[in-house]
Amino acid sequence: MKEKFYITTAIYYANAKLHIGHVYEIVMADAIARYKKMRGFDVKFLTGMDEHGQKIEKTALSLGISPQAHVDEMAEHTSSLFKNALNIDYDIFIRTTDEMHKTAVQKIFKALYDKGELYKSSYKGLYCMPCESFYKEKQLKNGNCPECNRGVEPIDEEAYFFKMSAYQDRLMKHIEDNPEFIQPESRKKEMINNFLKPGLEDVCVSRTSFKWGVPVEFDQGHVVYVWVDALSNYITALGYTSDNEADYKKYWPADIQLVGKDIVRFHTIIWPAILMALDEPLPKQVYGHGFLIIDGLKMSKSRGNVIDPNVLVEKYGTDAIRYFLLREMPYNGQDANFTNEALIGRINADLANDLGNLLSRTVGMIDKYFGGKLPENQASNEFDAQIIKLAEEVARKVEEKMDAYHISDALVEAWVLIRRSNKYIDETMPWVLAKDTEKQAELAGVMYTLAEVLRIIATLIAPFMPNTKNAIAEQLMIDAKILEEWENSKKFGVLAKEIEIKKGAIVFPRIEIEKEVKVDEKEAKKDQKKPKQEEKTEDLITIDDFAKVKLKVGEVLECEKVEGSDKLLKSQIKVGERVHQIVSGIANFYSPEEMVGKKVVVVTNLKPAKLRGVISEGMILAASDADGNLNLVTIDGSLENGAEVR
RNA sequence: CGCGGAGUGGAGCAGUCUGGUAGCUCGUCGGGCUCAUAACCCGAAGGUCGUUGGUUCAAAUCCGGCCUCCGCAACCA
Repeated sequence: MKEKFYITTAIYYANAKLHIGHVYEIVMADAIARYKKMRGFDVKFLTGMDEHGQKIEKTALSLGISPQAHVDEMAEHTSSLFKNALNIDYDIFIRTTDEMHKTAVQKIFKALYDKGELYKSSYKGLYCMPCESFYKEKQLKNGNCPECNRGVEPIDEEAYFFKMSAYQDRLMKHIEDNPEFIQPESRKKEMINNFLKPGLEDVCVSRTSFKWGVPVEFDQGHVVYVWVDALSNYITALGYTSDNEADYKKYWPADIQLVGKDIVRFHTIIWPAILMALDEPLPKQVYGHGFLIIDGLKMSKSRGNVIDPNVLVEKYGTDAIRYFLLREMPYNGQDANFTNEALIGRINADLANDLGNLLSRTVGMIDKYFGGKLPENQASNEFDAQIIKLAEEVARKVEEKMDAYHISDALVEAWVLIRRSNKYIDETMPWVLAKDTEKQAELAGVMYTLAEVLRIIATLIAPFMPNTKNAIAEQLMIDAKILEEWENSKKFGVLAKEIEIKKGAIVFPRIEIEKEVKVDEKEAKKDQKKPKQEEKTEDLITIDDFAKVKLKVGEVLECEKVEGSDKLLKSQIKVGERVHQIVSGIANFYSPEEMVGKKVVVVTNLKPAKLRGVISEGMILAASDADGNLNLVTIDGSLENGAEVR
């Protein structure tokens, strides 16, 4: 019987569309899944979407549609991106709004409750409305809020808690006994030092403040919170607690669960604790990968530096993008950089010059010298032994790296063979042999070796670039199935001697970097024009809307850094008769000293909020650009503080 | 002193666990070749491995101090 292999990605939050940084994980999972399938494993590959929560409820509301309609749209967009643009061959696409999942989550919640793992409690605390914060009795100052010194009111919000603290020792032991459980190493250290050692706290697993989620069956008004809802997708997708648990019994525990480094904690502490509570086995490994960053900055909507994977795929092709992501991201969990230059560099150097050109020149020569078909009469040459030996070594190394999930290293190994093959052509000089009628057998032998090596290469890169594997199969007129047998990559001489070829299109055309940059600039200009038009038509507000925001001139009396924060400054700003305390994230641009005496524009009727435990009663206006530079808005004249800005 | 990571030729990285002549890709320069996508192949220049002290016959590698950068946490009103 085939050995099973279960791999999962984190499920994607259905709040916004995915950017290129998000898709690394699914591409990596796909490469591993395809590799394991080629190795003969019975593979199950799960991905999907997390569709519950307050944020989604809110977003849908602001779009004027139902939460279900919103998540339906996102699920459609995401699954299409995976299937069409990225060629992801997943087995299951779970959605947390699936009936099967919801039913299972209710059963899991109930089971935890029946086992005594949950208890109903409350945020017993004293709540300060303006600060939106809970405090304990002893934190209060003179019976008032320690931050703003205003009155607090007792709050008793009901919620279920999971006794995670009880699993501290078992978790620690499991992590120590299973060094592979958390990977890479640095993440493991982080978890132990930051969370396990200081001690685990019980986590809240139900909410009453929003409705968009799985209802708790036995307690009206409660909705299952993300920990139990989202995390359990990995087992509900296999039918856990359903009428048919065959897949669950077969595939669980997962062999590897891929997650972003930001959610390693949930997957290596909360999730295992829940599984322990359910008496179910733990996943064999959780791997936390790094992010794709742009010019050293994390990709985010607010920075406006997100890149749509659809656009890249349209421009450069699926396999080029897959290759870039897999090649650039290191195993040790560090971030990788995305720049257009790096992407084009990879495409030109590795894909066009090395791989594409190798195929093109080989096929070209078979066509030119033999009319597209090699004769059976072939002779070997002195260089054959070397390259055949190397091919065997490379296949073994790629396998070794893939078994350890070192994807980028596996690609590096494969390219050793590709480069060596180009050198082989220079060594054997087929164009010289072609001129000598006596050397036709030797020439045919060189061509056969090249075709065979290309066949091996196609197999080695098949998990990463399935389309390219097919393109090679087509041009060398090989049954693609032969290229899907991993074992064939370790053999030389699989193809029959009389190889016939069919010249095809160039697989990876070179990209002229200067032209490309010009095109990008043109598009950037177009993009600049567009938003302005949109502002005129769509984003108009009435004068009444504007009047709601009270803007006034304020003078900075005092200013100091907020303790323990890098970016925050706390300013006392005189606006007319009142002094507002305002916290702003401008410490990287202004020193407290230079702030004092500045006249700034302040939003005075903003709801107070607490930043880093410090109350902020308003907002200082500032302008910032895409590079992260920031300038305060000041007054061009001598108006007194308190003057209204209109 | 919250936790973690990084600092290696112009750029991006490997090597550090298991000390022993510093390696890869891109770029630059020179040469070769012409089957090929101005691609391919060969060669060269370029690094006192952040800094400082220690251990050692020997340190990029082990140990201590310091500096810089990044991420997490917190937070960006």
